[in-house]
Amino acid sequence: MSKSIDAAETPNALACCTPLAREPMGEDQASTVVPLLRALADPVRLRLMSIVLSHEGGEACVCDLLPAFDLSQPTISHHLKVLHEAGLLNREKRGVWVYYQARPEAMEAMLNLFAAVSPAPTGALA
Amino acid sequence: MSKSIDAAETPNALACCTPLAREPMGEDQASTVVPLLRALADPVRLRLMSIVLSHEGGEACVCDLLPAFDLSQPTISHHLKVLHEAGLLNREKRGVWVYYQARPEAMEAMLNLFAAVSPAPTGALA
DNA sequence: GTCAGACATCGACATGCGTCAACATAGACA
DNA sequence: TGTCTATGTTGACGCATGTCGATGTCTGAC
Repeated sequence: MSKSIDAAETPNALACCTPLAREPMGEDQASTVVPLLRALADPVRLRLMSIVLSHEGGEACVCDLLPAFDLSQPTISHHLKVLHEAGLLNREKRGVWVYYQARPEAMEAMLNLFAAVSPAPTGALA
Repeated sequence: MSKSIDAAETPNALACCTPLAREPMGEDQASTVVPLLRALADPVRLRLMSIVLSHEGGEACVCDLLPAFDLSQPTISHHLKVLHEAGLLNREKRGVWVYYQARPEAMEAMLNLFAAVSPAPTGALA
């Protein structure tokens, strides 16, 4: 079954992400990274990501997520859609339930973005 | 007098940031991290951060930043203010010029946020 | 004192975003 | 078939945000 509902249609958006400090970022790369940051720059969505990531098996269904918020189900569904379309969450339908899991590539992209270029920034070696 | 213009008034906002995947994030921590992400979730501001970080000496004055954008000076000034108030940039006035530099604590906080709980998955990219 | 340059602030406008109620869809089960 | 449950979609509302022109503030030079 498994509708597949593959990733999101943004596989390339994650193959990017050189560290911010390496060189001045161009408009093109900025416009590929910003959607990820925009999706995360909301308290509800950030907590959704955190719940999914720390949930048993690294995945959670909507029924697991709803109780954590004082928001309507359509609102949560909307936020999940935003995260999915940004490429941060995978979606898998099993029977009546829909399970979401974080995409490791996306987390890694974020990690790369904020990685320091030189291990010892104390430097001034410039 | 060196205006000092210390950091930003958000020192505590950076002492946070346990990894997303460690445990479900509460509203309180989300509301301290989200301002950082919101500030970065804009192509202009992300590029500003990148330019400052990769600039000689890790700092840049507004006159260095303006030419990189097709935007008015007040707009750039506005974005710099957002980054400064979020605690991502320090501001220092020297004579007529104002120099901005990234706050290492903020970058570290972001790095911590996306750090994996279990080490490893370097592979899997793409 | 006066002027010019660098940067910040203000006010206004257009657009985007979070939220909800209402409705739609899809599978499970009798 | 019909009904119930779980979830996604649509349309609308109000608020936040990015942008600009005009103006203000500070500093240094004449």
